[in-house]
Amino acid sequence: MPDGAAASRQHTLRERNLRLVAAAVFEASAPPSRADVAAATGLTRATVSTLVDRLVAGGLVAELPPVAAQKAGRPAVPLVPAGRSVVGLGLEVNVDYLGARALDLVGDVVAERVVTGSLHDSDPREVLARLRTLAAEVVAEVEAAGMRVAGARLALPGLVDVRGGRLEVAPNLGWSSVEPVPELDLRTGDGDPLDVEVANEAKLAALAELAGDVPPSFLYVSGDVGVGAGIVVDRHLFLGERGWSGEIGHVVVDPAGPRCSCGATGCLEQYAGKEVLLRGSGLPSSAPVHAIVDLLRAGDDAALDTVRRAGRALGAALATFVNLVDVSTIVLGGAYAELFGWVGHVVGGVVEERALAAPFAPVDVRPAAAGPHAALTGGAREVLRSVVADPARWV
Amino acid sequence: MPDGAAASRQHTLRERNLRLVAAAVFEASAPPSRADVAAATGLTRATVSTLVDRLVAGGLVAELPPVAAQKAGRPAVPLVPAGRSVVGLGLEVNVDYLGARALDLVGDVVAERVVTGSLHDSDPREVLARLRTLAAEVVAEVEAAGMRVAGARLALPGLVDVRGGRLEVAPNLGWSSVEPVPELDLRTGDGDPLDVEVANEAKLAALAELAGDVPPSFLYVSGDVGVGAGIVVDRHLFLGERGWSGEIGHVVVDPAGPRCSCGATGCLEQYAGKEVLLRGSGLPSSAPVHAIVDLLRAGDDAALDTVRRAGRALGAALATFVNLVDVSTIVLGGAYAELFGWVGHVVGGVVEERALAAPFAPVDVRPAAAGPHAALTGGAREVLRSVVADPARWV
DNA sequence: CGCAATAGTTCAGCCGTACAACAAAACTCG
DNA sequence: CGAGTTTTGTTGTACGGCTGAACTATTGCG
Repeated sequence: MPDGAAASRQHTLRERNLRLVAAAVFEASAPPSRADVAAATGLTRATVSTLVDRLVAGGLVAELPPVAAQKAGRPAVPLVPAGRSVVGLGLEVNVDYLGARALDLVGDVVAERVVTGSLHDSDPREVLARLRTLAAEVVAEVEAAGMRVAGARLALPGLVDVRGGRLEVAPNLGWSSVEPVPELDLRTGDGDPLDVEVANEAKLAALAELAGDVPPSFLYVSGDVGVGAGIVVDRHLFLGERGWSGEIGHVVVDPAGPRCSCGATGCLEQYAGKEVLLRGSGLPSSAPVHAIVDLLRAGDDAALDTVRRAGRALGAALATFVNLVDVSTIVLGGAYAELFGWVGHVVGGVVEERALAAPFAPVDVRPAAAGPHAALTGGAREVLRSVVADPARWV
Repeated sequence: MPDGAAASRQHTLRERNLRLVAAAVFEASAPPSRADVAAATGLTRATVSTLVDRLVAGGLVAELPPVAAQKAGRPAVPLVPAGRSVVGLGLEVNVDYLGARALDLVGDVVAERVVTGSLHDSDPREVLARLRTLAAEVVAEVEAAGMRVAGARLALPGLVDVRGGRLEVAPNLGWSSVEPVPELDLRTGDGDPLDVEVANEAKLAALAELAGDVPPSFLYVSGDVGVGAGIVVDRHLFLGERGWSGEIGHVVVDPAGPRCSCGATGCLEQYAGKEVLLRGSGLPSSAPVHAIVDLLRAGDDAALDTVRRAGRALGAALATFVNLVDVSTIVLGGAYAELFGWVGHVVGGVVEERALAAPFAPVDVRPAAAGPHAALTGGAREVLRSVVADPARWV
């Protein structure tokens, strides 16, 4: 509770209730009226009115034209999240692309730039300069349309210290000890510096799932070149002390297994990493995941064996994960989402067998629902979540 | 944020500031004056005064006689947690003992009953009835001395669903599907039901460490018949969805290892469980841990081998744990605390080798500081923490 | 067309904190 | 040793924010 650490004054009351009202509007299943919000929050209609007016003036909430319900009484004014007003910016540097995506409070993509191309062993300076150009274009486009950019989140495939915003190491990019925020130096049209935070790619991708129909707590596994995971608890990321939670790629599946680049033997990555999947299926390591799917559809034995082996290893590692953090939903993302038809039941079976809690509460294993470049969406959503969580800063 | 989910009124302000003031008094390194509290919290001296008066009236805070500092000005009245006023009750049923311990806000043990004896394959009804007697004696003793019992926490060595307060299974007790709270039916002297919550033994023992000099986030491993762990983040337990986090005992260390009672092979418990340690050292499984220490001191080869093997397995499992939840401190409790001189460096070495983050932030492995029956202390402390976290309920 | 019902607004009242002035009890220094 | 200084804790007034009740606005219904 970092929240309770400050003295509460009258002003604090207002901030908290503003947050409460914003949450009521944003999380409602149908557009609520001021009266509905009052009922939902326990505040009086008088108070809700003044708070809603503030949110409307600040561009976070919009009023729809009053529509007469089928019952007696003055027609209600439905309240909805305001689109095209405030946007969050998701940024990402990954092994084979680079991108920026702006989302508004409705969840619509308002502007986007994605450039593909291998960034294996690339120069951080040069790549971040390219990303800055992309991001600046998106910011300019958004501001030209009269919207405000609330902040940005940068997703990177490596160990990111969230407190210092420092990338310690990203083996697949060949980067180490990079401080991307000053390098990017993003600014709004007015020249004000834009708030940018850095996080691991898998963790931001996990947040993208919250847009869909997913329980409040789950484990997200992103199968890419590396294997990373994000732990979501009550719709919030569980980052650990420095943001290095979820490093599942080097969980030892079998000490007698193949040697890994990390020095140990039998790491999960040596069974379920993208390169291993491709090579095991007889494909070049630069091939897309879809190539494996084609082989699987054709009944290719090597591909089927490799994927099954990966599924068993992944299941074993996830069972350990479930035993240690107790979650009942696992979302398979990245390459595993595409391969879900072949790995899903294998993973589910192993987890069911090995998770101690399984007899009392079965573990649900499902494919990711978010579209491509999920970390871009997750990053942008995270910015917007912080806006809704503290509306007082934006009105 | 379960806290922000309710409407904030004037009354809420007072509750929050009361909590803030209580925290300032309880967490200060030296007894603070009202003026110190004002400076620390950002509230005015006027407000702090009325809040402190309330805490004093409620028996949570006490005033020491004003002592003249070495500097000019009216001497300050030092504020301290009030002893012998409100107590928390820790309860525990474990494999070889049964106990109840009452702690006051100063941290003193005010009353205690511990009965030893094997509870292997015992009858829950009968054992809980015995615990009720013990607890009732402690409550009576405490109330006779004019103190109030704020609540109780019951520690059990098994899978406890914290939401329903239901013990799903405790293999070493031979218990399953037990609802201990109605069975205990604890009451105050006035006949009011006492608030009792149930939790896993290792998790409450972890909380006992908070009394000492330990960082806000750490992993606690309790080596007993089973091997359990508690995850503490920012001085709070991370329980997982149902309270089943930290089940490290069945992390697979080596798929080619010995078969475990859970059905899998090579579980940590088969390397580092108390029975395995005893048998490996050539002792009967009913022997105390101290017997192993005697053998180790004497340089017994079988014992040294067994303990080293256990240390390596424990280190491997903990490295996985650290990779998944990112903590930089590991506290070894239970049997491992006694054996720390022999396992500590082995565990530390393996963790350092396998934890991905170790090069950037070394992992500190240390023995537990809390005394015997740590779960009793941890449970009682947890009750008191809830009192300080919501003082409005107790004034 | 009048009445009931519901949404949203206005205004006095209350509560808790801030601010400033004040009282209490020490130290200091001529 | 006593007046000025300094710090603590208290008292009283002002102000902001929520509540509750009364009020207006707008619809459906008989």
